[in-house]
Amino acid sequence: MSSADDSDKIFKALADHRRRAILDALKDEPKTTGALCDMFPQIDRTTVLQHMRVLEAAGLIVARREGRERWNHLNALPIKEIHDRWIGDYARNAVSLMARLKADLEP
Amino acid sequence: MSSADDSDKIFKALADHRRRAILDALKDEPKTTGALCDMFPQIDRTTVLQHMRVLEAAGLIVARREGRERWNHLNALPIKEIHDRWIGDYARNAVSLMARLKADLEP
DNA sequence: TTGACATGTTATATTTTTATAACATAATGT
DNA sequence: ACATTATGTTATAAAAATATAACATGTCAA
Repeated sequence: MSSADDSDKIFKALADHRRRAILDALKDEPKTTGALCDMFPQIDRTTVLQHMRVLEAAGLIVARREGRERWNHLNALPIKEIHDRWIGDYARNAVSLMARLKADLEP
Repeated sequence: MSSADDSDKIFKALADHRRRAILDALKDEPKTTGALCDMFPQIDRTTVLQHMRVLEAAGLIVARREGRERWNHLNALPIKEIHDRWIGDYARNAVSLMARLKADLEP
C-alpha cells in the first residue's frame, strides 16, 4: 500500500508551517482555491498554489472542480498513517523514555 | 514554554528520513556518536553529525560527554508535543473527516 | 609525550525548496 | 462575442537544506 517513500512525502509536506496552516483552514469545511489564497494575503497566490500542490501530492488535499471553482477538501488519513506507524509510538512512550533518560543522565 | 517556532523546528527535524532513522536507532538504547555514524556507512560522517545537530537543536537528542565519547540519548517529549497539539487531533478525527469527505465528493 | 582514537568545526559545493512574475486556460454573465 | 472571474502553468530567481572535504580539538593508553 503505502511505502516509506509515501511517509516521507507526508512528513515533508507537514514540515512547512504555511502548509499546516492551509490544512488547519480546511479542517472545518472545504474551501475554494480562491478563498484559501485570500486567507493568506501575505503570501503570493502562486506560492499558495505551489504549497497546495505539495499537499495534494502527499494526499492531504483532495479537490474537485465545480464550474469555475475548485473545492479543496482535507484528507486526514495520511496524517493518521504517519501517526500510526511512527509518531504515535514515540508519543505514547515519551514519558517512560523520559524516565530512562533522566536515570541515564543522573550521576 | 514552547512556541509555534519550536513546533516548526520539530516538524522540520522529523522531515528527513535519515534523521528519523537516527532517532529509531536511539530508541532502544543510547549510542555514542561513533556507533551512530557506523550505522550509516552510506552517509558521510560529517553529514551524520550535521543531522544530529538539527535533532539536538529541536531537543530530540540529549547528549552527554563521557571521557572521549559522547553518549546520545533520545528525547521523545518534543514528538509528544507536536502529537498533542497538532497531529493527534487530525489522527483521531481522520475517520470521521473521511466520512465527511466521501459524502461531500459523492454526487 | 607520542600516537591513535573519538569527536567536533569550518568552509564550500550541490541540491532542493520556496517565492514570484509572466503567461495561459476555462467558465460565467451580459 | 466580450469582459470578468477563478484557476492553473511555466520559467526563473532567491533562499534553505544537504553533502562533503579539509582542518582542529580533546582524551586515553603505552
